[in-house]
Amino acid sequence: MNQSGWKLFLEAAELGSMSKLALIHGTSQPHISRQMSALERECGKRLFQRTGRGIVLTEFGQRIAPKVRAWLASTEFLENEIQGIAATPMGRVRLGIIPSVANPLASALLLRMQAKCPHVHIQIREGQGSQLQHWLDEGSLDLAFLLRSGKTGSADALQMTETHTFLVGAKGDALTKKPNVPFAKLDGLPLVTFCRPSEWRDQLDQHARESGLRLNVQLEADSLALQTAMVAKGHYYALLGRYAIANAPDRENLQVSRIADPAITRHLALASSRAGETTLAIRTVILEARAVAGDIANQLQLSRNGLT
Amino acid sequence: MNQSGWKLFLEAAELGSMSKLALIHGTSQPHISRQMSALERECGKRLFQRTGRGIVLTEFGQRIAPKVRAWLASTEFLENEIQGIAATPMGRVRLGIIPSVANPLASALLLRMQAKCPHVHIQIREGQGSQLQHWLDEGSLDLAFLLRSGKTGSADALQMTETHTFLVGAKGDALTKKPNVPFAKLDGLPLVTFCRPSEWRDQLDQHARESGLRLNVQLEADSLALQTAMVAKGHYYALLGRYAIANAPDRENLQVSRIADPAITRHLALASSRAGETTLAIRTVILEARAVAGDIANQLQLSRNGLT
DNA sequence: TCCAGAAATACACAAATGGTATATCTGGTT
DNA sequence: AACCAGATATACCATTTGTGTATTTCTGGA
Repeated sequence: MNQSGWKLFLEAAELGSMSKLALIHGTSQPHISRQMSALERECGKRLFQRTGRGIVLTEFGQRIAPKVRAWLASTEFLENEIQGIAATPMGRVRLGIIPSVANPLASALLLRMQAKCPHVHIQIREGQGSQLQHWLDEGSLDLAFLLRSGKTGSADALQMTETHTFLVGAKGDALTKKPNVPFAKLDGLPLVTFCRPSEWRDQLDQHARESGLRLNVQLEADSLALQTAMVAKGHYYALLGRYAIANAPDRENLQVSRIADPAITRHLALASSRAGETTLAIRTVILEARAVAGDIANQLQLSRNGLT
Repeated sequence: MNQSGWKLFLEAAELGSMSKLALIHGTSQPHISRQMSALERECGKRLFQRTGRGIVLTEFGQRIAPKVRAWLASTEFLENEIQGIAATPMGRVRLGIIPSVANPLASALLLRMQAKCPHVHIQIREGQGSQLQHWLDEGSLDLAFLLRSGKTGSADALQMTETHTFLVGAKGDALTKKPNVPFAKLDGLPLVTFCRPSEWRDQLDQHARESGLRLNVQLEADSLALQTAMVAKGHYYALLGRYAIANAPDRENLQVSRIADPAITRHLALASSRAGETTLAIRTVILEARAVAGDIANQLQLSRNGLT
């Protein structure tokens, strides 16, 4: 059952002329003639009666024409349906997130994707930035939310909201009472930070070197809960971004002050794996994640105003 | 939408292997591979995920497979339907008959064809044998029932029931009282026959020449009713076959006697036009006409027994 | 009988098809 | 970690199929 041939058959039947049909289609008359002959050979019966002034359907042609018309319609419907399904995002997307952005971002993104693209299965994996980067390179993640330094603008990542860094102290602490604290004040301050290897740690050290001061890291812990708990007890200071502070389990016992002179900024980036193809589902998640990240950033802006 | 390609797609999906499918179909593995690639190119999306041990459907493939299956089924159904319609006799059949066989043959044939093949339109044209033969040669008739001499066995006609010739006289006539009458008795007898040109007339003359006697044709009339009317009044004798006698309007006033020494026979023949194609409808009519003619001949056999 | 319009055929060339040989890829194994 | 067996993809070539141009044949009307 050759689709185009039968389409021509119907048109020729309506037109009553093969030559005219050839003109309309910008092809040659023998082409149409041969197509129709081929159909007739398949059926084993004449479809058209050739008169000296064109063609008319034989009784056989008249009887099958409506059936062919219906079949063609169903065929074209299927084609559209397949195109529609093909254009629908679907499949698996493996998304990595750092713990600090997990709660607001992941849940919002999942809800949004579920509503818009139920055929996309999102797998979320949580890890520290360096770990996520490793998984991306390895190909076991498609996308990852990372916090990156403001300086490096790599091509494989989409830069999103920028975030400042805050010095976090216990409630009532003198150093973090004001909205801002100069970077120089960090000199010798007992700090709790994330473990190495970490781009973030490297970045902090870099800043310290440039400002000629010493970072006194007394505790390394990848657990945000542990960091904030220790800070709340008044033993240490932590260096965290908005997302982490918003997620801190004991936020009410903390006091934050934005680091200035120089301000230390990072930005939320959505990095994609260079391995594997970028499916429509992945592209859709990127778009949605971007929108969600924007929303979250706005909300944080508001809550931060309330916090400080 | 290439039918065979999608068929292979479904089979490959079930089988989980292109190589095995190639073996089953007696083709090469690259062929199957290319077919599937072509489908994927059309869709703009992967249908299969290639694992090291074969193939599995992607989510996209899984979603379209049932739709493709349904479409293929409808396509194959249409193919069968078309074949069925093509195998159904239909169209126009132009059938010529001589007046003597018109009534029993034509009506029976029409009824039979209408019951069996409602899509065949039969057009019946009545005429004398020579006229029908002319129309056949001209191509304005497809088939014709003719009475032909027993000697000429032409290829373009199907010989059916054989029929003797009877001398027809008025009721109570002496010559036709016995069941048989020798051909020699026709010498000088006042006859009414059909007009020339007529194969039948030629045949009669030929017989007369061979037997050394003279046919005294006093009246030529192509009307069977007129012939029998004149015979019934006792003025003439007619030379008719079974069919004509059975159809004679005033049969009860007639008396017939079979001509013998030599018996003059003709046979009912179904001649077909050499011009134009022999359609399925025509072939069907030939089969049915043959059956009908057989039935009619049997009935005449019975009625003749009652008549003589 | 001829003529104009239309479809069928002949032929040449382009494009697609399908096969063979080979390369590449994947998953399990050593 | 490297290798191997099984499986799919690609390169290349012979063949087939499709398409256009030119020509012939056919049909219906004048």
